[in-house]
Parts: sequence; C-alpha cells; structure tokens
Amino acid sequence: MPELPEVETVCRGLEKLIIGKKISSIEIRYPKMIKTDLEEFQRELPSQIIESMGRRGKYLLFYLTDKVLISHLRMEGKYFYYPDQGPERKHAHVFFHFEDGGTLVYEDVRKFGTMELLVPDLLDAYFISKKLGPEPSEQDFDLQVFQAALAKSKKPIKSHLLDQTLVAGLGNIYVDEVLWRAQVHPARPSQTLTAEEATAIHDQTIAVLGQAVEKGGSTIRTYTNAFGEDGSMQDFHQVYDKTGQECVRCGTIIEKIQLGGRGTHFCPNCQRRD
DNA sequence: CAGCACACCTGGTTGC
DNA sequence: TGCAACCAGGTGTGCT
Repeated sequence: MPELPEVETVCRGLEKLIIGKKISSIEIRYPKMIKTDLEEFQRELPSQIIESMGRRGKYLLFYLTDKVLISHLRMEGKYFYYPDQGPERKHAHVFFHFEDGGTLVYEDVRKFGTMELLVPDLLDAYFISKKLGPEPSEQDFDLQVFQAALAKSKKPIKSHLLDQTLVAGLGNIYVDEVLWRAQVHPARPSQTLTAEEATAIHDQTIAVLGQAVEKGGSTIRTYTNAFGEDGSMQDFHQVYDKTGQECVRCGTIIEKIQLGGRGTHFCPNCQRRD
C-alpha cells in the first residue's frame, strides 16, 4: 500500500479502533520481520496498552505504555482489526491479541515490512540515523534548505525525492504526480534545476501529499480489500499508470520509462529534459 | 561520500 | 494452454 498518505490513513483508522486496548498476547509467525531483539519483543509487548498512534514519513508508530513500536509497511503491509480472533489467512505474520478479545493482524504478501521496538527516548535518534527528511508541511519543509541540497547533487531529481532525505513520504506514485504538476522531467540532475522549478517541486510535494491524505490515499491495482484501502486519490492521478493516455494539460501521450529501476510516468511535452 | 545495482519476497500479468 | 520473464505503492546493503 503505502506512501505517506496511505500510512496516515492507516494511522487514523487504527486510532479509532485500538487506542486504550491492552495487549494480552503476541503471536509472531514470521520472526524475520522483527528487526530488534525477538525475545524482548515477545516479552515486552504483553501487558502494554496502546496509548496513541503516530506517523513519521512512511513509518507507523504505536506509542505503548513504555515503548514505541515502529512499523514499516514497505510495499504491501496491511493491518486488519477484528473484534474477535479473526479468520485464518495465508499472509498473516503478526497477531496482537487484546484483553477484550479483539485482534490486530499484520499481513504482508511479500514479507518486506519490518517492526522494531524502542524506548521513546531513542525515537529521534532512530530517524536521524535513517537520515529521514522533514515532513512535507509548510512548517517543516524548508525551501532554502531544499534548494541548497539540490544544488549539491547530480542525482536525477526523481531518485533524489524517493530517497527520503530531502523530504519524507514520497513514493513512486506521488513522486511522478509531483513532477508532472511541477513540469519537471524526472531524469533532470538535481543541481540543474532552477529556483522556480525547485520551488514548484517543493510546493507541489506539500499539495499532492496533502490532497492525498484528504482523499484517504490511493487504492491501486485493487489488492485485497485491506483495511484503510478506501482511498480515492487514484481518481486524481494524472500520470501514474496513465501510459499511452493523453496528458490532460497538453494532449501529448504519456510515456513510461525506467529510472533508477522504477517505472516512471511523465509527459514528454510538459516535462522537458532541458 | 555519492550513486547505483541488487537483495529481500510472493503473485499477477504479459508475451512467446 | 503452459510457462518463463517481468513487474509491483520500499528500503538496506555492498560495491565501484
């Protein structure tokens, strides 16, 4: 599922379902996804209460009684909440059983997702170690800092936006949408961007991710009807998965290329290389 | 240090 | 139809 808007949607959904619940037991069927000490994870979680939910970039945060569970959904991670035991499912990897009989299940077909348990004091250091950039908001995402970083990089702008260091939260869908809106070719070396182009990318990043959060995220390729997949942002995509269709701005046919190993959609007329 | 290919997994789609 | 190759909303590693 997830780029930032989808993770935010899951976060808001879980807030309504599991806040205040006490974990009675934990069941881990795919131990490899627990990246901190497994014994500790199994020992510490039971008896903790879900105090609140949070999000930083694409990381989902469960604030527990005296720990923080950091969950990253990677490509296909999903959470399902059941007021009872829940059904048996092939790709269910972690079960959080609550004292009231409810169950939160983490499912992930590709098993790329990760979970880590930290003391809250180490959360800031954790994100610093990941070199995670600012949240895509007016308050946090500073244009001057962004422009200065771009000026020092030869990386294609799309690859740079995807690496989470300049700004947190963009993934392969929204980065294509942002660059289309900003009218910048995805392969442009970062340092060749003009101040106007950098400003447009900055502003459109905030606008696109903000709009996507409002729409509840995007639901693409109708995967299983996962919790939180009720988004409608896909109806507003202008280039992602629009290969062969006309650009709504100029009528030119949208093209798809490979860039940094990722499928990349753009309008060859609106988004010139130079 | 920067940049890039590749690894991690499974399943759906495409093309011969 | 059968099956191999390729592709998928992400990130960490290890190499040049």
